[in-house]
Amino acid sequence: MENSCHWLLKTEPSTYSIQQLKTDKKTGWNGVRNFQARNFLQKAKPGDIALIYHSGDERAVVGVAKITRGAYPDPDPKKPGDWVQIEIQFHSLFLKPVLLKEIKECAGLKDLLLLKQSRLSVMPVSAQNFKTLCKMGGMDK
DNA sequence: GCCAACGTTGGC
DNA sequence: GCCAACGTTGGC
Repeated sequence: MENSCHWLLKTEPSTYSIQQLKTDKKTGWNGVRNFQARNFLQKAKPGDIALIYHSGDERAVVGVAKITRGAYPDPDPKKPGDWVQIEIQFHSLFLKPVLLKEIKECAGLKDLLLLKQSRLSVMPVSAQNFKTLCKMGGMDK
């Protein structure tokens, strides 16, 4: 796993939740219409791991998914461009969601992009921060 | 190319 | 419901 990267994928649970992903087993992570987020999506590759974050009322990292397919086209007639999606597979639910509040209070997570660019929906997470978040979520095994 | 107006996201 | 932070659009 030395070469795998870590990501954080944001979703509004009323639109698509991790519970839905658990039911679906896997899904095409599509609908990203932001250049910066898309550029990160293009770098995701099979084997990479993604944290799933629920925005809105929940505001917490809720679980983990595995990327099973790298970027492929996500055409949008309303907004032409080279949009891409990836395929992810459900991996696990955190035993305890890690609230945004806790993330903000954790000194070790100060550099998490989530805190710096609140509107970014796809972002890289350092291996260190990934570890910290998993631990906070009760997944330290 | 600049910038004001407007739209969207997401946190509070 | 409001606001901050961006992103987008359109006039000039």
